[in-house]
Amino acid sequence: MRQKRGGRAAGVTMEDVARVAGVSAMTVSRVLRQPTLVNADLKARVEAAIRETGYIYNLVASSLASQRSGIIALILPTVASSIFTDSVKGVSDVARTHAVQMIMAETNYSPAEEEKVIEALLRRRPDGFVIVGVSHTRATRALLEKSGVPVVETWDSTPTPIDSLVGLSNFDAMKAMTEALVAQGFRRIVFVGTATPDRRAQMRAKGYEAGIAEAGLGAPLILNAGDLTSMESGRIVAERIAALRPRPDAVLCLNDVLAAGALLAFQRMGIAVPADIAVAGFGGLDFSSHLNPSLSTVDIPRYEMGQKAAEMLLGRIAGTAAQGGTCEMGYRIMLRESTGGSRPTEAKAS
Amino acid sequence: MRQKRGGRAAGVTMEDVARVAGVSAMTVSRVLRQPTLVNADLKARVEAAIRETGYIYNLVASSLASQRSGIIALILPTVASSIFTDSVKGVSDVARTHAVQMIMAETNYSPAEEEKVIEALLRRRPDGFVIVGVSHTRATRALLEKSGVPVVETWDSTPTPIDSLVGLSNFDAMKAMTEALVAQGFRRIVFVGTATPDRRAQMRAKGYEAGIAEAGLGAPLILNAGDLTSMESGRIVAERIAALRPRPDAVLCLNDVLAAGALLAFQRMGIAVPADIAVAGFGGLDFSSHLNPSLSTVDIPRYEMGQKAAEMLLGRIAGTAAQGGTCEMGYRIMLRESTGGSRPTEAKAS
DNA sequence: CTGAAAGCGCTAACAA
DNA sequence: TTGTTAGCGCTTTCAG
Repeated sequence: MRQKRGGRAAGVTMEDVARVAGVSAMTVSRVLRQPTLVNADLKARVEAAIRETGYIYNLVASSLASQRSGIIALILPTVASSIFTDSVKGVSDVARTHAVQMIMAETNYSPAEEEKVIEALLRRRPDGFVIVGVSHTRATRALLEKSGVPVVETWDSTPTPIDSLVGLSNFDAMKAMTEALVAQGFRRIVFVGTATPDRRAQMRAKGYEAGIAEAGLGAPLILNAGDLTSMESGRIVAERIAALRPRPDAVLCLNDVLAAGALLAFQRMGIAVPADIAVAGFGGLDFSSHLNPSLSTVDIPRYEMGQKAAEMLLGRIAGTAAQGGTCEMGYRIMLRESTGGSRPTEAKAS
Repeated sequence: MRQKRGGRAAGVTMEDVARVAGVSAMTVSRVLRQPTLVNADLKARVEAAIRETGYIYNLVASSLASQRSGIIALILPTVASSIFTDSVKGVSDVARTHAVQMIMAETNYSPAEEEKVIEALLRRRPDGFVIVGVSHTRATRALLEKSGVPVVETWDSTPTPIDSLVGLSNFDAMKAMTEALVAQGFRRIVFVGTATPDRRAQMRAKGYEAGIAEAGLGAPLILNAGDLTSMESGRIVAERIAALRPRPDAVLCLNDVLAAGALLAFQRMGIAVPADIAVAGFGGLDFSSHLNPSLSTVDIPRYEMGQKAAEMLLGRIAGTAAQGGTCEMGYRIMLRESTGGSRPTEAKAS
C-alpha cells in the first residue's frame, strides 16, 4: 500500500510488481497479456513478484488505456423469468470461455426503459450488446448506431437489425402450434396473452390469428391474463375461460408459465385436461414435460440462442464477422398429453 | 471524434463538452455529479452542450480517477436456478435505486471455482460483494480480507462472517419442517438431497436428521437425487423411493424443484399424494402453491434477502454501517395439501 | 525482447 | 462558484 497526494490509499500496482521483479511495468504487462513475447527468466521473476506482492490486475485502468472493457452487455425484459435464464446461461458460458465478462440489465418490457438502460450501460463502454428483442425507440437505435458498438439482437426477427441478428420467428412458431391444434381436431381455440404485450407477444398472437384464419375457424378469441406472466395469472384466466359459453375446446398460451397455471387451475376446478379442454404453451420449459398431463409446447432452443448470439457478438468485436450477419433459429412443436397426444409427438420446423 | 497519437479514434469527451459550453472540464464533471454546486446558467449551458455533442459519460475513466467503480458483484452458485432469481432481483432493484450496477458470476457450487470467480471480479474493482453462502476456501477469504472490499454473505448462517451477514438457518428451517411432518403423524420420512451438496444443502440434511433424532424415529434415511437440482432428478429419485419396502410415508426434499419432480412422478406412477405418500419441499417457490395437490414447503424470503443484503452492502460502502453487521431472516413452514393439510396451514418461525 | 514516454478521460485537492 | 494541476494504473507507440 502506498500513500499519494492527499492521502489516497491504493493497492499494489503493476509498477510495484515491476520494482520487485526488477523489470519495467511494460514487461509485467506483457507477462500478463502476451506471455510468449517475454523471456522465460523474466517471466518467472515477474510471476514470482506477482505472487509475492498479491498483485491484482486492474481492469479499470486497462480498459481506459486500451479502449476495450472486456465487457459485453445483455439487455433483457426481465431477469426474474425462467424463460430467459437459459439464454442468459448461453451468453454467459460463451463469454466466460473468451475471458469476457457479462453485465445484465432489464427493461421490464418497456422500450423507454430499454433506452435508459442502454444509455446507462454505454457509460461502462461495453465492447458489445446482446439485446433480446428487435423493437426499440428511435433514440435507442440512433444511440447504438452512433456508439459504433456491435449489437446482436435476438428472440425475435426482423429484416432490418441494428447490426446482427440471431432470429426467432414467434409468428411462425405460434402459427405452427395453432395449426397443430387444428390438426388435432380442436375448433374453439382461445389464445391467452398478457395485458402489456411486447412485440414478441404480439407476433405470437398474430401467428395464432393467422392459423385460425387459414383454418377458416371464424373469429379468433384472445384473452389477456393480467400484466405479467405468472402461474397465478394463468390460474385467473383459466377461471374466466371456464365460464365461457360455449366453452373453448383448447387454450393456447403465450408461454409455458401461463399454460401451467391454467392447466393446474382447470384440474382444480374439476375440468379435465385434455378431455374437457386442451392446453398448450410456448417455450419448452423444463417443467412442461413433467406435468400431469404433460404440457404441449413449442420448444425453443433458448440456451443455443444465447450461445449463438454471444458467439456472433464476439466475432463482431474481434472484427472477424461482418455487420448484418443473421441466423434464424428453429422451433419444435411438442404435442404431448395436454392436447390429447397419447404419446409424445414431435414435429420439427424451420 | 478526434484523432490522437497513433491514430486512435475516440468519442466525445468531457473536454469536448467543456469547450462547446465555454467552461472547464471540471465544471462539466460537477454538473454531472454535484449539480447543486454549479451556477444555474452554466449548468444550462453545459447541459445544452452535452445534448448537442451527444456526450456519453465515461464511467471507466471516472472509476479509475475516483477509485470507485459503482459496481457491486453478486456471487451465486448458479444463475440458471429459479431458487436464486428472486434474490438476484432483490439485489438488482436496490442497486438500481442507488445508481449502482450489479455484476453477477456463478460458482457452480464449487468453492474452488468461487475463488477464481472472485479473483476475476476483483480485477474490476467492485465496490462490494454479495456472496451466496458462507463456505469459502481459505484463499478466498484472505483475498477478500486483503482487498478491503465490503462483503455481505447470505443464504446461510455463521458466527464468523467475512464482513457482514444476512443470515438464514437452513438447519433450523429444515428441522422445523421435519418436526411439522412428525406432528402430522408421518413416521417414515425420507430426505432427498443432491450428490454434490454444498453447505446449505448439508445444513438442511442435518436439520432433517436432528428432527428425526429428536422425535426418536430411528435412523434417518437420505437419498441423493443426482448431481443437480431438476425436476428430472426428482422424478428419478421418486422411482427409487417407490420401490423401497416398507415404503416411506413422507418425502422431504432439499428444494421445491426436486419436490415437484417427485410429486408429479408419484402421481404418474399411480401413487397418490398425500394418501400413499406425502411430499414436502423447501424454498417457497411460486409454483408450489399451484400444484395439485399444493406442495408443502418452507417459505424463504428470497427477494427480501437479496434486498437486505444489497442495502447492508451499500451501507458498508458508504461507511454508514459497521463491519460485522448481522441480520437473520426467518422462514415459514407452509403445510399444504401434499402433506395432508386439508386447508393451507401456516406456522411462523424465527 | 525490453523500456521510456505519452497518453486514455476523468476527478481530488487546492487555488483563485 | 469555478478553474488549474496532478495524477488514477494501465497500454500504445516507438526506440533501442
